[in-house]
Amino acid sequence: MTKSVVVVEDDRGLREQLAAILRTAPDIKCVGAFATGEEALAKVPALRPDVVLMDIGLPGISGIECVAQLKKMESPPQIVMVTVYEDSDRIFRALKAGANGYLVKSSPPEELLDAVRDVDTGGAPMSSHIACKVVEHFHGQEPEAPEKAKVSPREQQVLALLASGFIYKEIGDQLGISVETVRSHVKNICQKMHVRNRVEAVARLQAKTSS
Amino acid sequence: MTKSVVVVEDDRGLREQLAAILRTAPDIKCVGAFATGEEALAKVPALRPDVVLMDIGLPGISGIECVAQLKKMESPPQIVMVTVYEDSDRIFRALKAGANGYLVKSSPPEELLDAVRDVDTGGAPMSSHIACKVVEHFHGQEPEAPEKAKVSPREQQVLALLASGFIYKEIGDQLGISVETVRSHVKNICQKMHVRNRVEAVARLQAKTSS
DNA sequence: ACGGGCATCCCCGAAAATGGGGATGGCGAA
DNA sequence: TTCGCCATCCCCATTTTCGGGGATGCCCGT
Repeated sequence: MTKSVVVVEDDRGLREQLAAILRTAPDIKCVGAFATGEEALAKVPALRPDVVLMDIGLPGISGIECVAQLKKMESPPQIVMVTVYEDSDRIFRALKAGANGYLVKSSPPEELLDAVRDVDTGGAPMSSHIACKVVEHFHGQEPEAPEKAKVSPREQQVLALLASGFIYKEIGDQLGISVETVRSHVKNICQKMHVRNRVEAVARLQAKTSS
Repeated sequence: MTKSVVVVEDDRGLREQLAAILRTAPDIKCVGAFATGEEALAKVPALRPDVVLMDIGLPGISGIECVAQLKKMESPPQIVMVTVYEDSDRIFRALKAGANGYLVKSSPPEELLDAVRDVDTGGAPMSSHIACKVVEHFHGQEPEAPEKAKVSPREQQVLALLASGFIYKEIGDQLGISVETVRSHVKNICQKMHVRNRVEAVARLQAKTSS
């Protein structure tokens, strides 16, 4: 049975390249190719594809947000991220949002086709070092660090003040450091905790602290 | 023993007016009058006044933040807010920051002088309906409402999504409402919970939820 | 029928935060 | 001694949020 696939990728060249690769496989049919998340969200529900190849760095609605939305369909498609970004944050966020696979754009055509087939049968295709990062992450999880221990004392101070409703400038004043430093701390905190912003960071901190 | 007082008020007219009132009292000495929080923070520690009359609506560093800072001195002055704002939020925030008294600007001169004397001897001078709001607040506290029950279902949804790291636009998408509505919800949430921003709101929500 | 809470949407301008760089020095482990 | 982590500060441009106004309609209780 042939699998229907949709491509969401803002770069026209790459979008058509992906579609072309898909067309080389007799068991795969590319039923749509969109440049934006908005477009995809509007048309994918009607197309009901088996698989969606999703760029992560879309203009407007991000690929991650788009994944979250698509996964709310009645029978959502399997989604494979296809991207240049290999940083842990984007990977985890995409997976958290419901992505089923994660390929780097440099993947050979055959890997792409295999991924489409694989994901449709319940697999979770990932480029090798993406998979590596994922397992590394879970390694670091179970052993000991409850993800909070990794936040340095100074960073915890910042988090506490954030939870008290202070803005960066005020936190800087209170700690006797510059706003930029507070900013840096927050940036690092968000990276470490794999969260998107200070709000989620505070929410997680509270969740851990109280448990 | 005469009490030394500092005035922090951006409006020149009102500032001098306050200083003039203070000068009419033989037991009170106005040792400084500043227009900004920055100026006050720089010079108050050296002046070591007994009491500070603080405007709440200062340009730059807010009166509330200024209070928080001044209260970190070795032997901090007593601080009386003198302001036109009578909304609960500012009142609670100022008190939370460490303000000892809270007068409305329309207070008669004698009340002002009494407040200075009062606060210096451990009192908590407040204009009548300011005091009223404060007790009202604590009334509503103990009875039942853990301050969270007052948040409507929809608002709790928004809070939950905020805690998950979503931004307004995304929350709007997920709930099928406009960003402006999300904004409204957040504004109302902050009012109800007497918090300054969504971060503190989420922190409080978590604190309540987990307890 | 009026007020109040809820939920929805709108405007403006300003302030704050984010995302992406980068740089420095210190300190401790490999 | 090099590498990584911590902590500090800086820049830019863009996005997001905030702080004030508003407005509407619905529903509920008095």
